[in-house]
Amino acid sequence: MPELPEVETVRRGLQPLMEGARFERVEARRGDLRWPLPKDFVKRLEGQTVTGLGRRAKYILADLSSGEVLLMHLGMSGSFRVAQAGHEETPGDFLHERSKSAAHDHVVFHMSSGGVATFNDPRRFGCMKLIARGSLEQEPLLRALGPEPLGNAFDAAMLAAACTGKQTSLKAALLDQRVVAGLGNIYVCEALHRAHLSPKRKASTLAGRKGAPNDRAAALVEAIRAVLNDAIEAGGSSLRDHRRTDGELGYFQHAFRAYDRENAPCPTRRCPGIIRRIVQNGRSTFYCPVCQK
DNA sequence: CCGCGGGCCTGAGAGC
DNA sequence: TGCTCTCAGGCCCGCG
Repeated sequence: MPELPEVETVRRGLQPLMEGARFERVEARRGDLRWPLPKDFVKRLEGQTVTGLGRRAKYILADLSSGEVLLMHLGMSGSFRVAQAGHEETPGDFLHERSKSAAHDHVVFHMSSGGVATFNDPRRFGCMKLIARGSLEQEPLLRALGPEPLGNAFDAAMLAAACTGKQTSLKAALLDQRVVAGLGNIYVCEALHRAHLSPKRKASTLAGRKGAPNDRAAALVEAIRAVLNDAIEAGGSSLRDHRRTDGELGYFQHAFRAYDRENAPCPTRRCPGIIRRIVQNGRSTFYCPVCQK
């Protein structure tokens, strides 16, 4: 599922019940996620207070009073479902849908706030890890990540520098989390469409001589920021069965301009193009061959 | 070092 | 209805 906007939406959904609250009881029903949960996972969490809930790229990071950090990744199909204190989950479609997937409820956090957060992940590409805060800098999963696209450090100069000399396509470069951290297949397609840049263009063409950024780099940075901000505001995208923690659907999928729109007319003003689907590095790319150069 | 393809899993949907 | 095939929002790893 989840790229930066979806992960940020999940983080915001978890915040009210987790931040400042204690893990009263933790259920590790299935430990064989992307990597096995540590054997003492439950013991190291129970009794700890969450002092802050943050995000880096597509990782959610919970700071614990023990000095450890709980790192969580949703993989392709992971999601959290939240139940508030004293409230049964609302009956109806969501409950029905949930009953189908209860077999994939792998980890359950019972918080002192009274809230319960349930991690569901059919494909089990997600992961959870406990890391000492002092060694967070050395954590292999985080160490090589590039800049946060919504942070101040990310600008045209930085993007151009990261792409200098890259022989690969712009599409592949933007999917590379070392170049910029948090984009996935959807938002790369959407950002390139907004910037009117072809996904097949060489990444190195974002920089002029000496690696100086050109107008394409500037346009791409603006497009990335805009699409991520728009998507966060819409609560992320809901494809297939993914939902927000409150069971509501994000609705940014209705605003896609290129992704999953093969053969539809290009939405760029006065562009006569038709959205095409191609495969790059084994993944679908959607783009307009007319206005994306 | 770089870029690419395989593999990890399950489920939904299309086509027969 | 049921089978088979393809595809899916991610990312580590090994290969050349």
